[in-house]
Amino acid sequence: MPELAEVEFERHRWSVGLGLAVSRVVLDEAAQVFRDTDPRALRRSLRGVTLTGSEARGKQICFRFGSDLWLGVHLGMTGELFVAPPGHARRKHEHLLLETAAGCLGFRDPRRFGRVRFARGAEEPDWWRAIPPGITSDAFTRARLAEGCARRARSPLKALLLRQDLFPGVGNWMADEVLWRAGLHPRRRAGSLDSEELGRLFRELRFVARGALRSVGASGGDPPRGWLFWVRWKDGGICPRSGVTLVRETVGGRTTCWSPGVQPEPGGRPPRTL
DNA sequence: TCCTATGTTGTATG
DNA sequence: ACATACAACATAGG
Repeated sequence: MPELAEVEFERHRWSVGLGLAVSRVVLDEAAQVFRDTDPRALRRSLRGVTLTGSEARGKQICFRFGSDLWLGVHLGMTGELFVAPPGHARRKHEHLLLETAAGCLGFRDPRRFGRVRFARGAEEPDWWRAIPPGITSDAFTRARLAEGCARRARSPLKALLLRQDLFPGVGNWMADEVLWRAGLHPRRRAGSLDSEELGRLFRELRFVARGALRSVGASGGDPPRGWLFWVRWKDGGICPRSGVTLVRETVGGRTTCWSPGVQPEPGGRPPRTL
């Protein structure tokens, strides 16, 4: 599930434990998701401390415990957070459990592409501090977008949008959604956009990020009706804007869905509308 | 059985 | 330096 908005929703699940102490830590030391940390130190450190806050940046989540503990969670492809009744015993694919008075805060990830990080210190750890400004923040400017496009001028837009160092939180469906709304073909080279196209890309990046956060991010449901999201998953989908049959093929190494009706082929024929 | 999957990382190659 | 292709990680579901 996890792109920007899903990640934000998952983060919020653990909010029932805010202000509560961790009475028990259960984890699978050998689990792949702990490959970047010391799970035993994590277990020792978290027992007895209080969940004091959390924040999501792009696809990363950081939970704060006490005043100097940082627990990073990346959900990978199939990770999710959950709350189970107190006393919950660890089940298949559940890698971390934090018992609180409000329930058991859990992290589950069948495919184990996710990861858990852990640090102690007054300052933000590197893996957290290094995440660039979010798309919906004031620091994400049109100039910043233009600079990214210039630096990766030969990259297809689809590949560019998936870069977490430029567009934190954007994943496969959001990238397709943005390009579709902006009327830009996923194979367009990032350096080929004129000023007007750059403006559309900027506007739709923010629109999709905000719209996803308001819907999926707030309630855990689905994006608004009319979004490409609803028709992009299977062959034979119809473009909600032009009525033409959508195309699905690999761009930038990922399955990509685009509409010949509103996204003209680079250097190709003009868009066809019904 | 084969294919696909909302992600990331490493290697080989151009 | 940059980009691409591919495999790898590991599991579930159609």
